[in-house]
Amino acid sequence: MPRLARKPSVAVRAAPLRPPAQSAENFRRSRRDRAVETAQDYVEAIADLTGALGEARVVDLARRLGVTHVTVNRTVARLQRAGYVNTQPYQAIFLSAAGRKLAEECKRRHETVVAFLRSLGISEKVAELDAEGIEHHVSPETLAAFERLLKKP
Amino acid sequence: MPRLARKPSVAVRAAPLRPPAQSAENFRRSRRDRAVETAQDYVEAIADLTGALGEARVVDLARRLGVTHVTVNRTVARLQRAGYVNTQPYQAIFLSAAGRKLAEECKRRHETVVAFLRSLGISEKVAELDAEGIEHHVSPETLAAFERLLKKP
DNA sequence: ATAAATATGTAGCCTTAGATACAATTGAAT
DNA sequence: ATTCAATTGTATCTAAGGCTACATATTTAT
Ligand SMILES: [Mn+2]
Ligand SMILES: [Mn+2]
Ligand SMILES: [Mn+2]
Ligand SMILES: [Mn+2]
Repeated sequence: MPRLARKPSVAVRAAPLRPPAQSAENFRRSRRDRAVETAQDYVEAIADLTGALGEARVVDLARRLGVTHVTVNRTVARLQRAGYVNTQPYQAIFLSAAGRKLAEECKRRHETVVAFLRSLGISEKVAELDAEGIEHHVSPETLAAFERLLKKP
Repeated sequence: MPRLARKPSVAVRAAPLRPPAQSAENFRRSRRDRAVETAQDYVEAIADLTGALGEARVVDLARRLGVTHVTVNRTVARLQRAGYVNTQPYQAIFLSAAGRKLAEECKRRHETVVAFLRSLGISEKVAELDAEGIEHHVSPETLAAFERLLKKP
């Protein structure tokens, strides 16, 4: 089958296509968000566990995140290299100042997303479920809109 | 520093912790969503390109998604193994029946998410940006709520 | 004090998903 | 018919993020 010409006649065009550069930028941002998802989920979990239990242990994180302790171990090592946590062998994991700051932001955003979904009538279970993924893709502008609509419904 | 007891007194508890099983389930779903993001973005892009240009070539997908043609190649091979596309060496990529079905769902969801964000006053640019990530984490219940609110504001 | 259970660490495997560098094929221009 | 540019394919690297199996350390129970 012969390759179609790169610039087909208007008759072939069914729908207008956004310039690929813009589209590519959107996908790139989405992928970048995905790359920092892990760090955000971990620092948020570490903050929660530290608040509730006084410290965050590898096993607690593993149970909480639904992964094995091996995965937690490697990820925590990466978070330490990135400067978000401090930990020593066989010790609990504590957030650095940067980690606490990030955790605060994530916790606030997580709660806003959940509250917003709840305000739409979504059940608590599904709101928590969806928020766990959505939270990482909500820009400041969208977050602000959520907060604004929560104040004045 | 000694390890804290696993069951601290209530005095230590600062905030209530959801049972770890529920939390783990949420994170698991979020990770599963992430794993199918790629397939969804690809079939949606293939459908768009096929509609606009008559066929989807590797270079077009690469430009659209903001990755190299190598990445596209490998991913398309995986999509073919998964039964979403049909393609032969040096030929264009076409969706299978399953691929078309998935693309339809994704397109509809993508548009709903964008329209919903727009209805909150989010700018078109940011709405498109956020939707590209959010769309993959919107459950049927939440999608239905978005659609309902779009009809009767 | 010793033994058992729990927690943590390490080695090595897999998949996805990005990249560069180079090879081969194709389509179009000369 | 030949050449050339664009497209597609392949080899190889890197990193994240999941896993099992096994080793070591620590805490708890006897
Ligand atoms: Mn999350
Ligand atoms: Mn969260
Ligand atoms: Mn997307
Ligand atoms: Mn999309």
